[in-house]
Order: sequence, then C-alpha cells, then structure tokens
Amino acid sequence: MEYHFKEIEKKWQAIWKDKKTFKADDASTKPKYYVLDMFPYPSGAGLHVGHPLGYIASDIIARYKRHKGFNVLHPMGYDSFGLPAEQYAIQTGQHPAITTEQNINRYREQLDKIGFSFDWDREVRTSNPEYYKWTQWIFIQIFNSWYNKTSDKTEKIELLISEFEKNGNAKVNAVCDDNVKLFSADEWKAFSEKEKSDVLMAYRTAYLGEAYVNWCPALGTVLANDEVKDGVSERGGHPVERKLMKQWSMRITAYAQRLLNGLDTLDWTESLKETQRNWIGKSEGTSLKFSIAGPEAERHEQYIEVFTTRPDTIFGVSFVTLAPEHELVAKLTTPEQKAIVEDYVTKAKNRSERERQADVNKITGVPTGSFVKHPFTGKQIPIWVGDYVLAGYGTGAVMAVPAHDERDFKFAKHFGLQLPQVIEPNREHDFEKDAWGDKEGTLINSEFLNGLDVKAAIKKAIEEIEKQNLGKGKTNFRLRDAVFGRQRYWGEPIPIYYKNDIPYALSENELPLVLPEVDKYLPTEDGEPPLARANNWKYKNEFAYEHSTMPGWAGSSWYFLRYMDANNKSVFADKKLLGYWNNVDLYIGGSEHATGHLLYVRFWTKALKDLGFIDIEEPAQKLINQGMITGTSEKIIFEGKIEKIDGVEIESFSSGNNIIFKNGKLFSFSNECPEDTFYSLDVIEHLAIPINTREKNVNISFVKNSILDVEKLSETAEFKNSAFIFKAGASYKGKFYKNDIFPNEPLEFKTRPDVEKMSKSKFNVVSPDDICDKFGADTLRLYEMFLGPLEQSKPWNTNGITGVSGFLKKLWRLAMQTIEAQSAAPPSEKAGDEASKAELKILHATIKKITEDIDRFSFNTSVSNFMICVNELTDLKCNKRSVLEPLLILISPYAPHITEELWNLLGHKDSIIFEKFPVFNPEYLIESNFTYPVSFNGKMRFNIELPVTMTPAEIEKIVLAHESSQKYLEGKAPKKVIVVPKKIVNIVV
RNA sequence: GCUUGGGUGGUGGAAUUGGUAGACACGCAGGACUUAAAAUCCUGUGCUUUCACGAGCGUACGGGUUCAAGUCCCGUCCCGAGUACCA
Repeated sequence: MEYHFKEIEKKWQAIWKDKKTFKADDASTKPKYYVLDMFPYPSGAGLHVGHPLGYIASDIIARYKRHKGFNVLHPMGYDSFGLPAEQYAIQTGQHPAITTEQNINRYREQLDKIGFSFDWDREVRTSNPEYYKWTQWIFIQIFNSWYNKTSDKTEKIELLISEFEKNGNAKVNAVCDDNVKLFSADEWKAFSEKEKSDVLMAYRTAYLGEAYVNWCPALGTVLANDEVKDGVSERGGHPVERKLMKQWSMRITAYAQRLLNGLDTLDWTESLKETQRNWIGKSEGTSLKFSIAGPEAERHEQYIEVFTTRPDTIFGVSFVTLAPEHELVAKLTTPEQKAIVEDYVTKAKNRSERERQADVNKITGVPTGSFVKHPFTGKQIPIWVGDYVLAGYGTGAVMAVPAHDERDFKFAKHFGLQLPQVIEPNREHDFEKDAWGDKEGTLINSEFLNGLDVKAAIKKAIEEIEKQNLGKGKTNFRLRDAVFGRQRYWGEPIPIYYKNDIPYALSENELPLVLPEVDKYLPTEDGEPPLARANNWKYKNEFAYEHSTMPGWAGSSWYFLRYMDANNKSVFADKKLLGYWNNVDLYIGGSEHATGHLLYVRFWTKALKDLGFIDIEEPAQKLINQGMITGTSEKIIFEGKIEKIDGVEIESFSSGNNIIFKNGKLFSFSNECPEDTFYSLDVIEHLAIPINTREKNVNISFVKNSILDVEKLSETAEFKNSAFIFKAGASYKGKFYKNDIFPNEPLEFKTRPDVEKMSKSKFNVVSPDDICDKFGADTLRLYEMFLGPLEQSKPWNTNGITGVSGFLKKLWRLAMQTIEAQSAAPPSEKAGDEASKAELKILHATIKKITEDIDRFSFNTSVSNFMICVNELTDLKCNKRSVLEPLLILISPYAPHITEELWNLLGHKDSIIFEKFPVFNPEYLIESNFTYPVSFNGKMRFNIELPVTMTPAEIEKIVLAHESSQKYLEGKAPKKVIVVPKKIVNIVV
C-alpha cells in the first residue's frame, strides 16, 4: 500500500471537522492548558510559509498536552480591522468588510490544509460587531475609571466623584493631567456640567486630551509611538509629523511601574523583557526649579522646572535649555530676541520627525535673552531654546551641564558657552574634547558637595533640594500615554457622543455602536475623519458621535479572554470560565509586537483586573517569539547609470531611448520607445564604473535560479512595454535583437536575489499550499520544525525537504511491514509481538529524547530523533506493534494525519489524539556494556568496554590494570584518575 | 552609543550540568537496481598530509582557569535584532 498523503490528509481533516475533535471542554475535570497564537491580520496576500511556523509549534504543544491528559484550549481568530483593507477600499470603493471576509475565507482554507487542531467554534474576528461590542464596552469601563496612586490601581470614576463631593480634590492622589487645579467640595458642586466633565477628563484612564501626537498626513491619521519607525509610519512608510491635537488617549503611563514589575514574574525571553523595559524607560532623578531672574519674572513669580538624573552636577550648570514647544518660551523671550526666537520655534515645529532625526548631529538653538537664578549660588544663568530638548520628555526643559553631559557639551562648544567642571574624573580625561559623563569621580567646585563621590553627591543633592523646597526626587518614564483615536474608517467606533460639547459614553445596552456606511473612505473636505461622511449617524438622531475610531491594538488587547467564552451574548466572558481558563499558558508570536501589542495587552489585563472583571495580572505566563521566515525576492535593475559594457561606451541609455553603443552597434526597437529598460545582472556587473541602480521586484514565479523568463514577464501588463538588455542582445515586445559584442553569452537574463520579509509587494510570498500539494501537510509541518530553532529567523528554502518527506515514507513502510506481519491479530492480541531488546532500547531512548525535546521547545531536534529512530528500526526490520504504536503517538503531534491513518490501519477505532503519551522505561536504557574512552593527560586514548552498572571505583581499578594503561604508566602510580560515569576515564600521569 | 542574541564543515544545524565536536538532514562523490529516468537502497564525505595504516590541525581571534573548554573567565573583531538627542 502506497502512502497517498493527499487522500489521507483530506480524509482526516474532514473527520476532525465533522466530529469537532478539538472542541475545548468548558466543564472538564482535567487540568487546563491554554496555548495561544497571535492571531493574524488577514492580508490579501494570503498565508505565507512564515505564518504557520508558530502555529505548527503551538499545535504540536496543544496535541502533546492532549496526549498528556490536559484539557486544551487552542483557538484561532482574525485581527480583522486594519489599514490595508481600508487603503484598498479607498482605491477601489470596495467595502473593507467584503475584502476582509474574502481574505479570511482564504486564510481559513489555507489553515485547514495544514491540519491544525484549533477549536473553530471559538473563532473571533475583531471587526465583527458581536466582538467589538465588547471592545467598546471595555473602552467605556476604562473611560469610567481613574488611577488611584494610593491604592495603586484603577478605580471606578464614581468613587472619584463622591470624593470630590465630600472633600474636593485636595486629598486625591491620582495619575492625572498636570494642569489640574485644586478645588473644594463646594466648588465642585458649583461647577457646571461642562466644567465637571472637563475636570473628570483630566483623571479618566481613557481620556480626551491635547497633546503632541504623531500625525501622518498620507494616512490622514495619528499614530502611536510604536507605530512609527525611523520617523515614518510602520504601515506604508509615510512621513510622520508632530502635531498638537485633541485626541483620545489611554493613561498607560499610570501602569509604567506595574508593567515593569510584572516582567519579573514572566517566563519570557530576557531580550523581550529588556525591550519592554527600555520602552518603558524608567529613570530616577529629581525635579528642580530655577526661578526666573529680572523684574518681569518677579512680578509673576515664575520658574522653570527641569528634570535631571544628575543633581550632583548642579554647580556645573551654565545654561538652561527649553524645548521649542515649551509654554514659557514666548513669555521669557526678551523683545530684542523676539524675532529670532519666533523664527526658530516656527521652523523647529514644522520639521517632520524624520528631518529632526536625520539632523541629530546638527546643533541649533537661540538664546531667549532672559536668565534664571542658580538655586544655590544665585548666579545668573542664560535661558536658551534648543530642539535637542524634547517637549515630550520630563518637563521639556533641562539644566545644561556641558562639562558632564555630551549633548550639553556639544551645544556649549557650538555657541561658545562656559563649561564649568565639577567632577574630578578618576581616569585621565580631556575636557577640551569631551564631556565626562560617567557616574564616577569626586565632586569639586560644588560647595557642600565637595569631596563626595558621585553616588553620595546625588543623594546629598536631592536631600538639599528637597530641604530647600526647590524640587523633589522623581521618577520619570519614557513611556508616553497611548494615543487611542484614529482618523480612519476601518476600526471600532469609539462609543462616545457629544451633547453640548460634553462627551458621554454610551450605555451597555446601546452597544455595539455599529460602524456606519459611508460613500467614500476618505476624510471629508474639511478634514474630518471618514465617519463624518455617514448620513444621519447621530445618537438619538440628535447628538454627534465621536468620529475617530479605535487603533488596531484595541481588539487584540483582550481577545485572549474572549476565546474563553467566545459566543457569550451577555458578557464579554463568563466569570466562571475566566476563572477556569485563567491565563495563557503558552503564547507564541513574533517579536515585532514587543513594544506594541504585548504592552497594551498587559495594560488592559491589569486595568480589567483592577476593575474586578478578571483575576489575572498578566495575560501570558510563557511566551515564545518565533523567528521570521524571510523570502527570497528577485530584483531587476533599471535606469542604471550605464556608461560602458566591457569597455564599449554607450551613447544613450535612459528609459524611452534606444540603446546605441559608441562603436555603432545598435539596439533599435523599430523606433519605438520602451517605457522602462531593464538590465541583466551580468550586464551591470561587467561595467567598468560603479552604477546607481534602481530596482524593481519581479514575481518569483517568473524566475528560476535567478534567471528571468523574459518572454513570460513581457506578457504581463506591467512589463509589456519594457525592454530587457542581455549581454547577448536585447528583447522588446517579444522580439529579440541580437548584438555581436558577446556572441557566446547564453541568452539568460539574470536577476538579483535578495533575502527580505515576505510580502505581496515584493512578490516573494511562498504559500504553504504549494508545499502541501507537492509533499503534504505532514511534511510541511515536520520541515518547518526541522529548519532550525523556532526562535531563530531564517530564509525559506526547500533544499532539505526531501529529507523529511523521505522520513515519512520510511515510517509508512515500517508501519506497513508491521501491519502485514500482524494483520490478523486485533490490537488486544499480543501474539507474535514480542519486541526484541534492541528494538525496545531504540524506542525508549526515543521516548526519553522526544519528551525532553518538547519540554524545552526544541522541535528541530525532535524531528532528527524521529529520523534516527525510524532508520534504526528499519535496519532491524522491526515489525512489532508494541514498538510501532508508542512511536506513532510520539510522532502524532508533529505529523497528525499519517499517524492517525496508521493508527486506524492498525485496527484502532478511536482517534490517536487522546491516546496516552508513552513514558520511557529506564530499564531498557541501561546497557549491559558501555565503551569508555580512556585518555592519559587528555592525549593518548583507547576504548575499553565495561558494564554500565559498575561503580567509578571498580572502573578505575580495571582501567588501571589494563595493558594499555600499564604500558603508558610504566609501573608508576598515576597522579589522579577521573571517572565520569557513562562518559570518560581520564588519567593524569 | 546603549541593550540583547549570535559567530561550529560546502549548506541548514546538533552537542543536558565542562567529559569522544560536527548528531540529523541537505549537497557532493562512488556504487546497486533500471533500456532509461524517477523512486529506493548501500558506501564515503571537517581540513591538511599519506597509496595506505596513521599523524597533525580544527567550534571568529588572542590569552587564562582545568586532568579535560564550542561550553567557564579576561580582552579583541565581526554579524543580527531592538532602541536612541530620554537630560
């Protein structure tokens, strides 16, 4: 009987689906195990071979845990709100819901082919109103809450209101906006509805506030910090600007310390934790007030507050710098400086984030003309404006200590400011060239700090600052509040409406607030988000709804909870089920979510816990980042500045022109003008001078071994008017024009391969379907695991796939031998099935290795161990059911279809899926004899065979008595003998 | 710059707590079967040297600890990832 993987895989996939084999039991007495994959965004490119990598690993664990007797929750869904579907809608007018639905169907089809054991009854889609109803509901809970620093948790807003009614806000210790003014209970009661709303807004955990945000004009929306990479948007790569806007935000900063502390309890990789720690960016220091000098300031009693981690260097301050956006800039600028400062500030504000980053080393700034007083010496210190100071961090103002801070040093050098030294370094240092920024050395020129080392000086300085009421010890975080509104269509509507300019949340029974239909998916003419286009979309037909939608991370910040009770209509998930499934035991996904999703999901989990809805503080105990599988894209080069080909000069070369070599050879395209002209890589490589190249990706289906099928490519719409230059000639519109410069060159057009992330735009997506069709799902599963360690990134190639494919064929043959030999006997009868000692040894060694491999998530070595086992059993011509059956159970998490089929062929009526995972018997692993390598001084070696049960003392005795030892020792006694049981004997002479 | 993970044959990669480095697979070479191809099976395969037995060298580089180092320590170089005027 042949191994027909196609039929087998189709058959079992249908049976599993039909019988709902993988349905997770909500009322089981078994221990639970929750394995979760990061759900995919259903893109138009379909699933590529990189997606299943993590899914296969999690599926192996899920199936393994089922064998081990766990009640496994292993769900899947789709993160189906997002930009690509909306961009597509803008271009085509196609409703994003339709595109999304199509993409999901395609994803599902592809996933089904691989034989995953997902419980599809729990599928979630974030764009489904049934789902986002609860996303909106959670938003409202967070909206109706505030962060109480005293209890260190989020509490209901009603508690805050009743406190205001009793005592005003004097005693309230909350995370809130900086500009909240004190008020008494009576004042509170006298506030208008609007005033009350504004005050509460300053406290709410989800709030509407004015802040500098990342504005992306091309996408027409604001973006969170983690959605901006290198000054451009993560999606699409459009430039991003800083803009002051009124925005919905979430006070994630309130959780900074808890997000930091929680990391210590998690079983995540150190690098991922470190990434989060850096992102949160805790730094401890002190705030410090510099009062403003001069008559004007005295009238207003004004001061500049700075944040510093180096209060010890206070006597080294030679100027103070404000961020251009700092609110005091305008007030402090003297009339003489007004024009120049205003000019500078305007320019700085208009620079995009990208420009600003590109000019990091360009030092710019202007003096305001006014001064502050040094808090201790009273000396006048000039105030400058400089864009190296960020408005968003600390107080937006710094005390500059040029001798001991690199950036201040550069600034001071550039503008010829003083550089007073206050620390004597403990190493040689040139203060002319560099700042001494190390936290080492002894304080000098610093009055009461003199003679102290840096650490002691910091402590003493803070004490003194606090004593004189100039500031206080403070912890600063780099983490910013998360911007929550997006001026886009394809997202969850924020369930807020405005009455008399006051925002109100919808009540629970008014949810979901369904995304309205619009005529176009673009902003309105006056710049309102697309939702403003919706006709008659008003709360109670009267009050305007909020027009921005939620960001992509909203739906994914709680989906792991919804899976626990995915179809519940009355709550987001039943309390009992939340308690039973608790948290995710194993979470697998890409590390690109380290500072986005993985921070937000932890934030929402903590918020929901504080509000009493769930009992867990962290969403996922163990997390594995699967590496990215990159694809090989093929590029062709055009409009290179080609001047010579092997010494032959080209007169004219650019697109649209014919190509004329100086020696008269001509590629004449019948006087037609190609749109683009592409050059084979060997043409480029033969040039005498370096070239500037522009490249275009071509679909890898047109390329084989980096040789382009020009004929086929020329048939596509995009390239039908392009010319292709070979070494041997040129091709244009299906016609080939030969030149005789390289008459012996083959007619091959060479492309440039490049390893890149798989994406539709790069035409380098390899679909798992192709592999399934050619080799089968089991081979795909094994091969992806065999490629290398799960966490590691690796380029996709199918070079080694015949190895695993051959392994499955061997396994099939081995099983067929067994089935033939035992065909008559039903599973219960053991006649003629006595496995030999050698066979049992192989089996039990494999059981041991595989169990260890899975427990440390070393999937690649387990595949190797399967191969070794099957090879050895084949050599022994093993045909024993008692060996084959445990082996099949071992392999079944990895290759579920073939094992299920063989299990069935062996006469079992039940599925292999819940069979008990075999346990190794150490008895079979004890070998009667063991070969010890014996070495002298680690040099001369010989092997000696001894029983493995011997004690080290016995081994030592026998080894020393051996003739080889005697010969080497020449009668002398050895200095030392080391016996490592079952490993080595080492004799030091 | 800082943080972090790495550097092992022609290639992907193995190597629990220091204990025969290179498992397993690909590739390559040779052979068997076949009219032939595919498939399958067998043998060899780190490098240098030798007809061969063997010998020498080998885990980025330089030191060190140890009877024994890919593994531990110190220094250097290189690569990937994250982050970056964060005061």
